[in-house]
Amino acid sequence: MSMLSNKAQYAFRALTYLVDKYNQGPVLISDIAKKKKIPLKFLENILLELKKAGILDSKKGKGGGYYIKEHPSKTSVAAVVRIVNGPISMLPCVSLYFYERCANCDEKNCGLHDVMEQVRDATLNILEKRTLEDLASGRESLG
Amino acid sequence: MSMLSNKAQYAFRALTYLVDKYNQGPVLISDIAKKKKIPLKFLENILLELKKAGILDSKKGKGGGYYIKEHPSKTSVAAVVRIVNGPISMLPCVSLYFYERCANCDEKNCGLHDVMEQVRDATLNILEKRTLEDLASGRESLG
DNA sequence: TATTACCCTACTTGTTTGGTAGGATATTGT
DNA sequence: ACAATATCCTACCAAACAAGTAGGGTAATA
Repeated sequence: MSMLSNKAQYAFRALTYLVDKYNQGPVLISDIAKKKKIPLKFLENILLELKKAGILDSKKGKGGGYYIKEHPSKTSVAAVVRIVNGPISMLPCVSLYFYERCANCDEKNCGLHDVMEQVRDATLNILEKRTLEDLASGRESLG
Repeated sequence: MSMLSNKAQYAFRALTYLVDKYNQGPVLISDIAKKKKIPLKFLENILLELKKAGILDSKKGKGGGYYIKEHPSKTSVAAVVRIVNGPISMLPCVSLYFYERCANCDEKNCGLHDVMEQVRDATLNILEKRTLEDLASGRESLG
């Protein structure tokens, strides 16, 4: 299997909720966990990770919580995937952010490399353009 | 991580070798393992799996070995990925061959679903068209 | 200064991945 | 026939990872 991890799916569910609450002040972790049915402590880890990566910001103490840092249209789906799920490419040797040379393979003359490079480009062409805004419940259309 | 597994990469390396030897009779597992630097017993499992899936065929006894069943242009890269690596889609709820309903998510009104559906289509558009033939060492061009 | 709520480290449990071991079975040359 | 060859099959093992839990530390605020 190589799908998005459970963690990544939780992250997107939480982010969707936060998009819906954008500009309405901090949202409690416990609130998100309850509404989106995500294990509380696990969600804590995920949100913290997204904060460290610069997607979210938080406020401590009473009246605190998490909220999306910039306008939802500023954060791409690709960025989120990379943070909570890792590489987007199907091979290390075609990854832009997680590149690793492949063992026993001449990249200049490797058919698989070429195919996977095309897949990467096609995928990124979508994931880099789509943003958190596209995940919101009330969105109009995806064009 | 959600890249192709080590196993899948081994599979493609082995298949590349078999494409190069197409129509030259059965090839020994030990030959492939040696030339492509793949652990012998592990490779046995992989080739067997590809045989059961109908990609390869084999001959036992002296002069035996593995060989590609149909013409290399008949087997898509997508088919191989599904056999040795599983789903191609990033979410179960957009998978064609490994579909599963997603928990707590209305597919009809889910932004992430729509995005991942597009990614799936873009990916399959490439992986279904590319074949084992494209992996061969001596190929001319990828057009 | 007590309460709230995020922050942080560490741990546990179950599953998957990447192999290995050893023999059973089928084929073929002599 | 029979020995050699080479695939086929079942089971096992260790390390890595995923998913989730525990428990307290720290900062803000009323």
